[in-house]
Amino acid sequence: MARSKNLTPESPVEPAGASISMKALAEHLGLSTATISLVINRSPGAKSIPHVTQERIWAAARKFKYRPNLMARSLRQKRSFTIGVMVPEISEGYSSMVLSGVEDHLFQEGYFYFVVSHRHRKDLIEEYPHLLRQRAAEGIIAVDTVYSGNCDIPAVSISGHRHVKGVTNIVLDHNLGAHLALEHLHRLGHRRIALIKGQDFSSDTETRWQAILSVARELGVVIDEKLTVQLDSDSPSPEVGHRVTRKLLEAGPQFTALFAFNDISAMGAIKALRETGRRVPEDVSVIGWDDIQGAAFHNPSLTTVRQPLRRMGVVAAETLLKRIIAPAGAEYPKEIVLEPEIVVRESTAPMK
Amino acid sequence: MARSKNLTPESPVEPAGASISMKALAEHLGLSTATISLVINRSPGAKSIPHVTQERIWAAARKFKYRPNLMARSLRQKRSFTIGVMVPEISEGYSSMVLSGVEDHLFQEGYFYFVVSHRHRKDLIEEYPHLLRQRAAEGIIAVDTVYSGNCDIPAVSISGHRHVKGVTNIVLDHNLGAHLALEHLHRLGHRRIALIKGQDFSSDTETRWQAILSVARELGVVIDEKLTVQLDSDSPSPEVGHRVTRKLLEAGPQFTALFAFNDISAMGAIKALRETGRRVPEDVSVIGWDDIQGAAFHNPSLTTVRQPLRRMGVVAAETLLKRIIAPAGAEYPKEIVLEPEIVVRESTAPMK
DNA sequence: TCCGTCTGCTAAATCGATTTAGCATGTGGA
DNA sequence: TCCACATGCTAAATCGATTTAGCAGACGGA
Repeated sequence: MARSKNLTPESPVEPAGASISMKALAEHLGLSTATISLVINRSPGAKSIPHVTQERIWAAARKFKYRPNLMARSLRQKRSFTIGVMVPEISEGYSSMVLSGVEDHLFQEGYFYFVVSHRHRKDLIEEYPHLLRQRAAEGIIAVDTVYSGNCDIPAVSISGHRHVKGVTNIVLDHNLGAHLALEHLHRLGHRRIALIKGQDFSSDTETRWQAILSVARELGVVIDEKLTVQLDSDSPSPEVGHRVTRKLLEAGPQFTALFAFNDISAMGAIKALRETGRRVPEDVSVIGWDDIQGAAFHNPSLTTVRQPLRRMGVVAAETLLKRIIAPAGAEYPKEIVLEPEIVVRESTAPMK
Repeated sequence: MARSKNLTPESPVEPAGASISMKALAEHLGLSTATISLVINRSPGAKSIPHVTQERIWAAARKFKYRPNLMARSLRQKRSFTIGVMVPEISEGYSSMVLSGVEDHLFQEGYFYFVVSHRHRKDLIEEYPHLLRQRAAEGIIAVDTVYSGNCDIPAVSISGHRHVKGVTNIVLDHNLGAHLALEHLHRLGHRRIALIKGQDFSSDTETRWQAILSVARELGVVIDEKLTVQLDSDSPSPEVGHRVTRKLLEAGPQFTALFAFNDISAMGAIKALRETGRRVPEDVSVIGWDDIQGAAFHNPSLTTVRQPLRRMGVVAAETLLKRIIAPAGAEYPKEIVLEPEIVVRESTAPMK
């Protein structure tokens, strides 16, 4: 290695990280930016540009690592290839699973996305759609959020459960889920079933509750108000389920099975049951909902109603992109229903 | 309520969702866009605009719900108030906890962020920084990713563990973590300690391993190669830890404690231990690393080395924003070290 | 020779803001 | 009376692309 040589850097210096502009590229080539643009974008107008010129342009673009400024392009074309995703809280398993599916599809289609989390704050839920639109988001996916659709860009809501103009709802078939769970418990012989209802702010709570009541009636299972407790804190920890289950146990009513609002609260409930000397599933069967990562490796592993969260994310993204490229005023699906499945593991067993 | 009145909407009609442009606002007011801009942005130049005019402008802006087009503004000002965050996989607890911290701080400062996940694909790790810059990201946070810094915008790496020009590293004090864990086991009387090493692609693996070796030497704990296994799949499930622990158990060497690479693999390990008739912690103590959501509610609850993941996210965002507003070429921190703490729960106990 | 057509490209408008230099008009002081 | 200065605004350039209309020259045919 000729060390001295390196003291005088060879010119022309490689372009620094800072990307060159199209104008500079045009000057370098002795062409106009119009020509460059036509070629780079393979527009129909480039048909009349001879092959040699096109090659010159591509070569120079490669040499200078030309990358079009997407802000400028978006400004002109009114397409940003960006969407916004609203979630309650990004660190929750629910949101991040859905996001993972959303990502998968958007990535394939060349879109990027902003994530905003509103932490159930009403003002943010109202404001974020506008902020996203200001930043040129072409559409919005609202996850587990009651979205009012007060912004006129295409929107898809996951578990939104409200029919709002301009919004496509992606929902789980809660009736089927409730059916799978209650029938499973019923077949195992359970009749006195305790229930943990979701937090009021969760958009799934009411729908699922109604589904459970309806299915219970169908199966002849009695829903006893004394066997019902409700999650009451927006903490994402099993602690909430633990606390309400303790309260339930202290109140004293007997039950042989517990149907929790989600896996997190089921885990809290199991802890509470064990602390008070009840074995799961020997004394009490517990069933959750969601099938989060940890469900299979919990001890005992959780029987649960699996939501296809990733799939819901993919479907949401697909639907949104379709709506974005559709002509304004086109028809769009109002609701897309996905089916849950039951995953039977160790936390449920036949009643003794 | 005079119902008939509503049949004829009052004019002028309220502006539809589509936001009005500054030009339209200017025309409406009989002013130039320059004036509007000065007032809306409270620029120094607005000093010479009388109060009444300013009020007229604000009133009209409110009435028409004027929102500046941020793409246009960014193009001109070369500030986008957007950063990019690279993660291996968004649905992992690690990334999403860090993201939550990042979000917290960015939100306060009015920044938005793009999330991209590379799933350990080399080409994407190379390409994403450029794509983010094309979309005007002003900086990059790379989470648990070996970032090569080949893009000249400010970058902060969380657990990057490589000194790269232009990149600030946020790292955990792995020596302290290893010390806390091994000393805890040592004090409980454990001498034969099995280890689960991380996947090769994880940027923490090597650093932590070296820390463990060094601390073990210090404490006089012998690291036996036969007691060491390594995670070998990029699945985020405890299954990987389960599998390698089974392999370890089948190979037959005796041990009384196991130090897992993370909580996920610790859970898998516990399952494997239980399946082969060993009780945790009575027969084998298990300690994890991370303190993820489920750790406290696992059965038995996990003793673990807690990483302040959220905090790391906050610090990363703070550092990045500081660097963004600093003059070009300014000094910047090369490394910021955060301290873990040990959380003692049920999965470790004195050696029998 | 002249017209029409094709080829190969460019000028200029545009997207929606910001920002600088400077133009009228009025007012006060010398 | 006239200059200087403040007041209240605006014109125009600019950011970096896209896109439309159309120009200049070559070439072929009548």
